[in-house]
Amino acid sequence: MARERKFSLNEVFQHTKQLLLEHGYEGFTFGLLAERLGVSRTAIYKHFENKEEVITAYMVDEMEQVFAKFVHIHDYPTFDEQFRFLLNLILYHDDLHRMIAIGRRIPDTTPAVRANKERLEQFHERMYEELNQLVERGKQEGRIKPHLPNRIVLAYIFQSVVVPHFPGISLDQWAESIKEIIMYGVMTGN
Amino acid sequence: MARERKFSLNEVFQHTKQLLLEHGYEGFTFGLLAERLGVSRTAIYKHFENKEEVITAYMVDEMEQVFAKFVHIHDYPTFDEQFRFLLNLILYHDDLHRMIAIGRRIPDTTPAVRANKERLEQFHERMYEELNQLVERGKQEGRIKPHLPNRIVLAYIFQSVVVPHFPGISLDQWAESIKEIIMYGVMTGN
DNA sequence: GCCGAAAGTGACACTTCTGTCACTTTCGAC
DNA sequence: GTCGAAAGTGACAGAAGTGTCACTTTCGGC
Repeated sequence: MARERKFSLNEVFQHTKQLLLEHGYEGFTFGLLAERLGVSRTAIYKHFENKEEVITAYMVDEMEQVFAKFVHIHDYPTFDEQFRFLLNLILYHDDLHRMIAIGRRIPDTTPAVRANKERLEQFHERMYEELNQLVERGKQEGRIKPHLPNRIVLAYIFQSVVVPHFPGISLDQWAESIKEIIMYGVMTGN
Repeated sequence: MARERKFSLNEVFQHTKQLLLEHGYEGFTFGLLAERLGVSRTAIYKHFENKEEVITAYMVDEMEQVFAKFVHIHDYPTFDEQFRFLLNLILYHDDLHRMIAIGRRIPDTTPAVRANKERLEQFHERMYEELNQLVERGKQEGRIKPHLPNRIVLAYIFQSVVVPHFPGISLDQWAESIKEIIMYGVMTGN
């Protein structure tokens, strides 16, 4: 090969995620990323043409990881177990939805960006298809209210991950509370 | 007085909101705002020192409007009516939470910015206090599950506004579905 | 040893945003 | 009518981000 790289793809993704959360899409710059990686700004151009390429590549990577975990939903036999597994997965990846929102705004600046965005779109569709089937199954088994539109149920579940956690409330208690609210709401049963 | 202004404060706020939603905090510039207002960029400097001042001023304005509506919660006698009123108010202001998230990142560049941020903080606290009392009352009247932490219930309700609406589902149906999920969850009662 | 490929660098030109300044325009008060 | 205050403008200089280029560094293969 050649000279050893001073930074790995994984490091790029890790800092990209951090910078996106801190500065947002418009505030993300090669200068900032280079600083975090401890290399010169131009070094990054050896591997990516522009920031859209970095960001979409990171997103594909993140999506792949989530999807790799997600397919284990089929290890669970019952609807209730699958539903619980899904909620845990989503609550664990509490940054995913923010990334999806950011991803929607990225313009197609290079063919690589376009390709990454298409892969993201495919992941998204497959995920949605699976989830839709889960909700459908829940309705058929009489576990989910049949009059709620699937899209709203799914969008609602995904949105729930954004509920912030506060000091004084443990992560476990937080996750349990969110799950209970999604499943049974905030009101008492009577 | 003097010469008539080419743009009103309200126009500034309206375009600021629009630009923030389109480009985010970091993508918001005086050049963009001036273009929308149909004036030169420097004209804006006559009224605001920098973009932080414009943005926080807009946020205070928006918050005042929401708060003015919010206090009508006391026009409703029962907990259930108040709760419903609150949900309607929040669902109607579906951009508020995004603005709050953006607001957290604004640095204190001038005294005016600092003052605006403090006013926002005060609104926020008063609002939280009121809402906390509502949840507390709901618990005492046996309407809200007592074991859910108030903070989580409130954060959850606020977060719900972000659930996107889709074509094919009417706004009314969307709002009704969200309300039902918050109150009673997605699962059937048994 | 030396050669080529890959990795990394600083310098440059370009663009965009920022904030200031001297200037002009417009209006009401007198 | 003219004067002053407020509103608006274009020109400028500085800061920050972008992308390119010629160059150097480092490694494995021969």
